[in-house]
Amino acid sequence: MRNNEERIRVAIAEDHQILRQGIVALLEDEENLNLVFDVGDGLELIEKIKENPVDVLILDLNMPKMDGETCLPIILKLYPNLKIVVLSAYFSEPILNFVLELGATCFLPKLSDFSVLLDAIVSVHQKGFYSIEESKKEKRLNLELEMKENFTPRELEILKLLCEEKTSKEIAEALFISHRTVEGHKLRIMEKTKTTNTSGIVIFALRNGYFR
Amino acid sequence: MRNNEERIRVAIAEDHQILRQGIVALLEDEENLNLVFDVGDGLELIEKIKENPVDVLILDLNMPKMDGETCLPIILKLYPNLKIVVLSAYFSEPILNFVLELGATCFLPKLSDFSVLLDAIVSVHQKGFYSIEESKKEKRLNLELEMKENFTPRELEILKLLCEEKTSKEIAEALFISHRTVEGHKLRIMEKTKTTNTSGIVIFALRNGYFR
DNA sequence: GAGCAACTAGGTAGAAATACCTGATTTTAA
DNA sequence: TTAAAATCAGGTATTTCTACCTAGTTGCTC
Repeated sequence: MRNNEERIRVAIAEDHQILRQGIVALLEDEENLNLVFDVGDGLELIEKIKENPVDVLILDLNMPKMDGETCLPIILKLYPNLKIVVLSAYFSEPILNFVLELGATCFLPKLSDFSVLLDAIVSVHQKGFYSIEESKKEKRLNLELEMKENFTPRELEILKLLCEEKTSKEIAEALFISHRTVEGHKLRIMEKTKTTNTSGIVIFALRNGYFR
Repeated sequence: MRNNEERIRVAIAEDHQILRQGIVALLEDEENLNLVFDVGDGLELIEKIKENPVDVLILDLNMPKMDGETCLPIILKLYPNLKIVVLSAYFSEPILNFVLELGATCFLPKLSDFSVLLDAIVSVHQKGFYSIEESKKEKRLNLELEMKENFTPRELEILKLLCEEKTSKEIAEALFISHRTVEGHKLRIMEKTKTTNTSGIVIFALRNGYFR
């Protein structure tokens, strides 16, 4: 067992119990890593991280109470040098870019191989990044998460609001645009997802793990 | 610790290391379960199960060397009384039917809550079956939630078709009733689920595991 | 057989969504 | 600096959905 000072301090925020437990169990076997804590939601994460500084944070995007997207900027403001590996059930180019803009160091699909996660942790800590090319390869390998829809950022916003039971009018008001524009976006989303109505869009989004 | 004879003997075949490790770690904490072995592919599964009889097998559909679909019939022929809980990243009605035809006892999405998996293991062992609808009923009783959907059989039929992107008219034609009747059922469902439109109904159904 | 829940279905309105268009401005990428 | 993509939004017509009514039939139970 190495000295704790030399080991990479890692924390996990992931609400899915089985995955979190799996990551915990596997990381505990890595002797160059020091697993500091694991939590199941964003609020708990913010509390814990204040008392337990870490080098690398594994962060799930979709969590209860406070999601990853929300707490990522908060935490990064407190600890600008923290490296964050974001996990998401859904993996796409637009989300990748969005997450990196938020300040994440790396973005991986939830069902990545453990070896990839391990590489990512070590790489973001030592080099400050994890090769996007590599994660792209991983994406291609992971047929389960392969997708071709390629939503634009605006479409993703609309998609999210549709999954919150919002009507076009309500979405228009929330985004300060015309309801006709929202309808236009919806039509394009329907084309991309090969669906024919709002329910179809919602079904697609939920089945593909967008906004659980 | 209970007597081993009384505990449900469980085995896991799942190639995704993190998930497998997570399930292993969580099942080991359950004192009425006896985790006999865990493997990462179908060939290993067949070897191990010959020497280590179990009551319930948790089986991933997509595995290297030999996938779940292939080894399920083989194993079931050797052990006709074995209960098999199939996991899959994909969850849909056709796959469900396919898997049940193969002889599986239960079919769950990979990213189910651990509590659901646990319920499934106990239920298939004791009662020989498990359905997500049932788990919801039991949860409702246990947690005393204010959820009182209590759908009628007809409402469940409509709910299912709504989750297949069908319009009221299409549902009416499928069930040989008036589209006005379908609309009436939809209104009742919206009341019960406290939703305000079709998307809301679908979101409710999918989030609560009705028809994934 | 009275009461009840479930299923059926019609009337009328208005709201919302969908299917076609069109074209503008802005952003991004080649 | 073009070309392409994304975003915005209006027109018009049709379909679908939602809301709030009423009300008949069946089947079950007390």
